[in-house]
Amino acid sequence: MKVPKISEAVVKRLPVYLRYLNSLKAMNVRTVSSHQLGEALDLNPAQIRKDLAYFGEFGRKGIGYEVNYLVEKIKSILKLDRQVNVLLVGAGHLGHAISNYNAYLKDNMKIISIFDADPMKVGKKIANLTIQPLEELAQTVKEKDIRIGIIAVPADAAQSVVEHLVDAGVAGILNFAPTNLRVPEWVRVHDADVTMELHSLAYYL
Amino acid sequence: MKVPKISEAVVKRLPVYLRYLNSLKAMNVRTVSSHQLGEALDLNPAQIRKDLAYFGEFGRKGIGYEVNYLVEKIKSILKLDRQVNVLLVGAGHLGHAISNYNAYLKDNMKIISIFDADPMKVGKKIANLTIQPLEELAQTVKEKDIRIGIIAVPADAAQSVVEHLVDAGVAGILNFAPTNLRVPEWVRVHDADVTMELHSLAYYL
DNA sequence: TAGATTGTTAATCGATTAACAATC
DNA sequence: TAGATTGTTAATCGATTAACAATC
Repeated sequence: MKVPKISEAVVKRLPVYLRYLNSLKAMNVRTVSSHQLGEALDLNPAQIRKDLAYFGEFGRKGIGYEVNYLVEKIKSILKLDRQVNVLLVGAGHLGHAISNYNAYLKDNMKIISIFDADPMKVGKKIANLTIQPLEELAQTVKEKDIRIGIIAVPADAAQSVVEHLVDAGVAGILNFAPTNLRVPEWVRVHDADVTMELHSLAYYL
Repeated sequence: MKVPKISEAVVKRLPVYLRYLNSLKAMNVRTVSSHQLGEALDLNPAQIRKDLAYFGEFGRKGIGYEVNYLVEKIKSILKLDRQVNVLLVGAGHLGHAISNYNAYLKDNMKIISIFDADPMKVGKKIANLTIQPLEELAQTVKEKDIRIGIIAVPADAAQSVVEHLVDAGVAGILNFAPTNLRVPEWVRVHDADVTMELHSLAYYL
């Protein structure tokens, strides 16, 4: 699989394809065309073909794409063909909600540790995981081969948590805190601040 | 304020500017230059100036932008200078977490109603709001002038909730359900599926 | 005045879409 | 064979960045 510099926009669409293809798979659909995908996902069929073609020739001319095969290919592109371990920092309301996402993540991705700075919370269990103190973060990341961290702490604690995560060697961060994180350029951050989404939605009213 | 067709990318950055400007305001910073903003937010200063210039001349040559003034201007562009009422559908873990976001939303945006399809949950309170049955949704939207709906229900219930919301006249939807929603073209949907974000993050490992 | 910084135009860069030969 | 659909090139469209006159 060659990598001719894939744009962020393409990478963001791959999970959308995967999600829909999984639903087709569940419905025992054998093949699907770029036109059908475009119709269902509100995307241009040429764009879908081009996105997929960056990674290989997955379709058959005159036929379309074999659903099961394409699912496996996209999983492998997203590195979801191997185990991806995730940790969560912040055991508040949001952290509690996120810790229940394992059912949806499936596909070899799993939240396997939860941390909180509050000594009152340490030792308690949520979603079958025992809340650990931040001091144990670095060691746990190493021992359990954790690659992604989710930040669900207040804004004023977020940057310090990021530094823990970066030092521990995490490569990707999903940030729910309403603040701009500073990270070295080899760490990838995706922002998921709910207030941000609602504020931009307000523009279109 | 003229509207020369503002791109989605610009609209997504406005709340980022607002968030940072609010933090400057809290620190009693008077003025800020596009260069300083770019430095803090990891954006090109020319882009920031251009984004703001779509909506008016908010800065002063040789000086920069007056923080308090720019905050008010961006609020007004995002229509956060008037009351924006929001409802939430889904009182599960995620709904519970989201219902606590009112503190962050401030700026005239507020979640004022919560709905759930489960009769066992109806009548219970979360975050000071009483959970209502879906049957009351349409009437509540009208009575309370609700403009935005947040969907925090399972994927298989999401499309039916969307139709309730669209029929009721909601203009914007923030969708946490892991599914592609179908809406008429005058309704705006922002997707916020956590699994999607984590899956795209995995690509960069 | 000299230095700083905006608003804006022009240049560049990148992403989306159309078109079509190849082929199932 | 005729119709359908891919992979890919070329054309279009749009967004970002550089540059600079205006001006505080």
